Amino acid sequence: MEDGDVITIGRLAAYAGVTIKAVRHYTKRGLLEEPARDSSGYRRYGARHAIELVKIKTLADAGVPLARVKELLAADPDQFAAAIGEIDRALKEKAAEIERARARMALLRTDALFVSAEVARYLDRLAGLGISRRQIESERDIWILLHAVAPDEARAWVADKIEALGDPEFRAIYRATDDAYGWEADDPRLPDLARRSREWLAARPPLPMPADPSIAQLVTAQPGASSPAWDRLAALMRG
Amino acid sequence: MEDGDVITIGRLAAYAGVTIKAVRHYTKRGLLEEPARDSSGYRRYGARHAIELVKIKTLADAGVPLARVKELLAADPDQFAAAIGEIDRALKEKAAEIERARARMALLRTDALFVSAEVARYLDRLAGLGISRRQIESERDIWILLHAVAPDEARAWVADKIEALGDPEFRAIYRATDDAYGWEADDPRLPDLARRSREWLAARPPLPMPADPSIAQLVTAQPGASSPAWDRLAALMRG
DNA sequence: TTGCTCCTCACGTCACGTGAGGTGGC
DNA sequence: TTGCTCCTCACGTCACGTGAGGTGGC
Repeated sequence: MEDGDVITIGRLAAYAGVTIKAVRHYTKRGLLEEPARDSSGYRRYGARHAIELVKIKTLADAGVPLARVKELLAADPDQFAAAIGEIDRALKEKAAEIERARARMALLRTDALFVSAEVARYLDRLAGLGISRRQIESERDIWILLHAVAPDEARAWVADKIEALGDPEFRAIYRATDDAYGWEADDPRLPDLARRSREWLAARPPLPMPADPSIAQLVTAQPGASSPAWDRLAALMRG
Repeated sequence: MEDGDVITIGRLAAYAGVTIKAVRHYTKRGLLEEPARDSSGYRRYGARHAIELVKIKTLADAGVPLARVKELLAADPDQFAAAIGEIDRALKEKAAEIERARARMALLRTDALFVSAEVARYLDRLAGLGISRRQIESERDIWILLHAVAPDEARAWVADKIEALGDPEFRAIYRATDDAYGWEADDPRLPDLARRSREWLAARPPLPMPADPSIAQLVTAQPGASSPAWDRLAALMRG
């Protein structure tokens, strides 16, 4: 046992602010020199161990993997200084990530995280027009699926939809269709609504249809949302 | 298979910005609803899965353990809002920890991390008095050990040492003793230095000696630093 | 004697990642 | 046929923590 090797593992750990288990772990991993043992087999550490342990803790707290810490403890001063610079940059990046995480957390109770900025704008427009929550959620779900399966086409389609909302006739048809969800299947207003829809669609250049038929079905089918009046409306529009 | 369950695991993962493995992991852990399978046994997801997955990722990125994420997905809005507040506080604390880690990293190439603020001041005083680097490092190591084995006493002793440095005679003795390290063992100046040291010590109230004899040895022995002249000096002082 | 600190295995945890060996659709 | 995506195990990784079963000094 060397002259200065006097402190027990518990004292050493407390001095550096780490656990005893961590000290033993660092020794096993080769970061901390294997200490001398006293007559009871207890590890006895010296000042050099304390210094190395504080270095290890400082680097580990900075998120440096232990394998890298081991390299750094053996590095020359120039390499060490360069590494410190890199680690500091990484810490700054981590801090920025935390701020981004905070910003995203704040949006968790809105729809903003689940759809693109354009779709969010589009859904806001619908809400402004008095469209029902049910319909807006249905639209949101469709746009999520479209963006997942065909991101590029989805962007074009949502731009087209936003543009369509500029047309008063489209807005009127959209609102009426939303209302129609709860009508009776034999409501006398349905044939007229179907006619107006057909006329509006006929007057517009058709949207480029997607290659994948399952996507086409998505665009037209409004999955998950159906009602007797809507089924009737769909039938009237087909012919 | 439900109407809206159309996207593959790869699309879903890319949409949310996670790996396929993570999606399967969340499903196995019960965070994400078990999806429908298509005729090939492939998982098929819908818009609801995408929304849940983005929630999971947002919470996981915020450092929330998956077990807690699972609870939160099932929580009512009030509990959820309270949890968001807590998580945000935890994130702010993490950001503060990162700043502390950065500050400590910047001190890694000094002695400031290894000793208390008082000892750092004391060592700076010694450097200002022209004491050798060897002696300062020896002092640093002693104070590390003292603080590790007996923090409270160590604080009293370092205060006493700092006070002693106010005495010109102590400073002179200290400097001479530092120089004496490299002298020949039969240097004629040694007996005079021993006499002055003895006289100075005799004129001072003795320091309260520690109960533990191994600590007392530490204080007097300067572990690891020895030279022929110092051995002679020690012998002269003992009598 | 009691309580405290220390010892050595061996296995557990957390959030996935890696890799083997295979299938299904263009 | 080739390349791509998907499938299911089983085991690995990282930095320790937990716990069992024990010893040594006041």
